[in-house]
Amino acid sequence: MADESDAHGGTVSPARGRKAGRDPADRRRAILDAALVVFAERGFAGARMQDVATRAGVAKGTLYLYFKAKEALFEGLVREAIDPVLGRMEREFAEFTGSTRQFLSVLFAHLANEAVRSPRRHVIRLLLGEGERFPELADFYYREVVSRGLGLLRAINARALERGEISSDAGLRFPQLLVAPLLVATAWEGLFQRNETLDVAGMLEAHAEIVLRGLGWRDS
Amino acid sequence: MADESDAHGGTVSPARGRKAGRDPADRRRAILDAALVVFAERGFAGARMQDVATRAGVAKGTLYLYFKAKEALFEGLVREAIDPVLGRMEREFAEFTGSTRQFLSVLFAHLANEAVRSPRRHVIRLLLGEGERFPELADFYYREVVSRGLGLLRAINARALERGEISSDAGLRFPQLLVAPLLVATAWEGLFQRNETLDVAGMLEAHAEIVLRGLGWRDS
Amino acid sequence: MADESDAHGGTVSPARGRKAGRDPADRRRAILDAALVVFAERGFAGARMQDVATRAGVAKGTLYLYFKAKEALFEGLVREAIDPVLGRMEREFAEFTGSTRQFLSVLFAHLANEAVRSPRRHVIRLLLGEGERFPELADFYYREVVSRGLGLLRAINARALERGEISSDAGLRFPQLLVAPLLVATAWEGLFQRNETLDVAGMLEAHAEIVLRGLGWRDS
Amino acid sequence: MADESDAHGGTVSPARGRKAGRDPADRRRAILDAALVVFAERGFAGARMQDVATRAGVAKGTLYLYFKAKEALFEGLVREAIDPVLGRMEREFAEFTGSTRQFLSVLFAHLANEAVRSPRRHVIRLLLGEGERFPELADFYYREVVSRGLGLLRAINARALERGEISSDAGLRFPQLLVAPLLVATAWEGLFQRNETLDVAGMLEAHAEIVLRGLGWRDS
DNA sequence: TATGAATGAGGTTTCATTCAT
DNA sequence: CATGAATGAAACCTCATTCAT
Repeated sequence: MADESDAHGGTVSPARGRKAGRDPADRRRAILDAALVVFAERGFAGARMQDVATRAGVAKGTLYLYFKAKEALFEGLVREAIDPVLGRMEREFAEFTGSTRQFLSVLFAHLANEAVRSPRRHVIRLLLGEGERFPELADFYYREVVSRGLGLLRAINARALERGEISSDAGLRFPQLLVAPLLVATAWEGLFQRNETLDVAGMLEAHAEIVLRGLGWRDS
Repeated sequence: MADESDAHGGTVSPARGRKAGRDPADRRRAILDAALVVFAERGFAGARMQDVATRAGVAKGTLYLYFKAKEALFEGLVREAIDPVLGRMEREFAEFTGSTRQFLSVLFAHLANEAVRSPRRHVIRLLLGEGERFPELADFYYREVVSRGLGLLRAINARALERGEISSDAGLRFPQLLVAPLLVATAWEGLFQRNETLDVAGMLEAHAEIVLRGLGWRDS
Repeated sequence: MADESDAHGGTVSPARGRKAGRDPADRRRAILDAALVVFAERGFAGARMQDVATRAGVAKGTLYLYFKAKEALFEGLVREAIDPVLGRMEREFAEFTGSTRQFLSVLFAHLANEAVRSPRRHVIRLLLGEGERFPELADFYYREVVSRGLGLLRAINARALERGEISSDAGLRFPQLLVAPLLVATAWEGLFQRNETLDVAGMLEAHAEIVLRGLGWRDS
Repeated sequence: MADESDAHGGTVSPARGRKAGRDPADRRRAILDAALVVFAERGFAGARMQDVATRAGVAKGTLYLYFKAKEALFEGLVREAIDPVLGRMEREFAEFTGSTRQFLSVLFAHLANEAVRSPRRHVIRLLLGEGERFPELADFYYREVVSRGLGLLRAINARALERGEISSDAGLRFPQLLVAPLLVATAWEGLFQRNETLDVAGMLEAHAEIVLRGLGWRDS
């Protein structure tokens, strides 16, 4: 949704994308969207408040009406970037009646969207780069996203074991293994796209295949 | 947090017990080591040359005798951080007579060391965070590390297929899947260690297990 | 030595009794005035932006709102120092009905003012000292001041010849000779004033006398 | 004599010109020659000791064996740049038996050489630009060059008056008028050469003509 | 004596933040 | 509420000077 063109340009162009409606909530949204792009482009220290303002279509001073400081903006960015997708998957999982194989397909498709195509993919890279300086932010992310996500993955594994779909508990012990390729995809897009394109969908399909078989999948 | 100087082990420089040796090569090394830590802590833009100098035990101006500018220092950092480990593994693989399963164990052990314990692990995080702003650096890393690494992984898969150890070519098509957990480990150490420790060795073991089985492993 | 602020006389800015007026144009003027003094005192490289700022009564950063860089400030200084005096003389000459002798008197009086008493006299010294490093600036000055000035001098000589007031065309061929003493006066004020005062007005009078007679003056 | 090519280049080329023989006096000379060029190119503050050293063919530290500091080098430069030409002219004048007209020809020829072609011409420009910051240097120059030169010019005028060659004492009162065109020539060469070439010899000839006639010259 | 690596004060410039309008 | 001109701390980098060799 948010405009992401000219991501590599020098100076920020006079704000295309959403132009900050009069509604305070709109403004806040516009600022956060702009901030995501700008922080992603240049990192925390390298990002300029002026660029955020320009891209959000507001004046520099206005930023400070919504966020006390650059740091607060960065934190707000990460905090409000978490997406309902996780909650949706949790609910979907609770109601899902098909096979684990099927559910994994759906899950990976959603996560791939989130981690590779959505502008929120940058949040991961930002955290990777800046997380050490913002421990509470890392904590927050762990609490709100990571631990919940791993919880969901564990639940999936547990149910699959219970149902006899798989035989290994490796996925229960290391749910990270299920989503590791997503991190690779995110990193690859940002860094090596130009050198070699990566077929993300194909990779995730292959991954699902390997993992299920590797966990002892057997059609019930 | 933990201080990481003397990261490169080896013998202590002969002259002047402490203080980064008088030999120019030693100085260069000391500067790069310091830079790695400082850049890792604060990112490229956030790092201060003064901090690098102080940590390296030299004056600010001295940095510029070894590196023309901050950017050159960052680049030098990444360029000289690549380690002989990859070349060693390539040679070892050529001579290795045991099973693929055994070789993967060795490989993962080495890579885990490199990606999780060596101070060079920060290089990966730095690239993830800053790489987009240093395209030639990303190119360099792709050329010297990524493409070679993936080449090795493909060779491993090819030989395993040839020998009939595995039956799936998924690892040949997406060698990234074999090392994806390493990226997770690196990221986890930097961000979520405090919230939940990750048993990297255990995870890699489980990963090897899953992957081999997932690729159709059969003892020959 | 002598303080030269308020060099431009005129009316005091209406708002805020002192302190360089709040009007952007006033600020610009104050900065340029300050820069003239500071650059004149220490040369381009020796001048400190902080000193310019302090003398202009603004913060260091403010300078950069008006001029992109030190160099731009220096250029602005020279460009905006050219004075309407030349245009005025051109017009006056076109309408002047008296003798060339009379007109030269007027001209020298004006130029002496400009080159010896006005703070803009420093511009000449600055150009002399730094001009070689700022070729476009020298070009600009040649175009806007020198060539026009020489043109006026040639016109004066041509008319005098035409009218039979003088008989030599030396002034037509080398109009520089007419203003050479002004350069001497400017240099003298800056350098040797303390050692020996120079009676500029007297010198110019003597110069006019010599030149006219030297060009074959005859009262018509 | 001293090499003056590449006067406008960026970095100083590895010292052509005289290459600093082993004799200390030679070295000193080489350093001063180099300093003249470098200071002339960039002004006092802008000149780099490293550039002087490189051009003189010595190491940076060596400069400090001959001159205590940059400032001392600059002063030495000006002090030792004064040339025997003035003394020679004084002696020649004392012995000269020809007409004042003839002597002026000789004098102007010599001075033109000194002020336009010799590398020492830069000294004048340097003093103009930096003199205000080095009052003792200006004093020195006044004492050693200016006052002596003006003295000679006055003597010339006095003798011409005495002999009845001229009738005006204007040259006696303002001897500066006799050499003003030399300053113009020096300035012109440095600044406007590219825009319009100046025939220095022709101008000086015209100047002599005008001045003599203007002072009431009559062949005796 | 000559060298040039090392030093660190000091300069230019940027940019987060404030505040009068 | 919104603005953007002004501020000044802080960063990068240069270069005069020193001193061990």
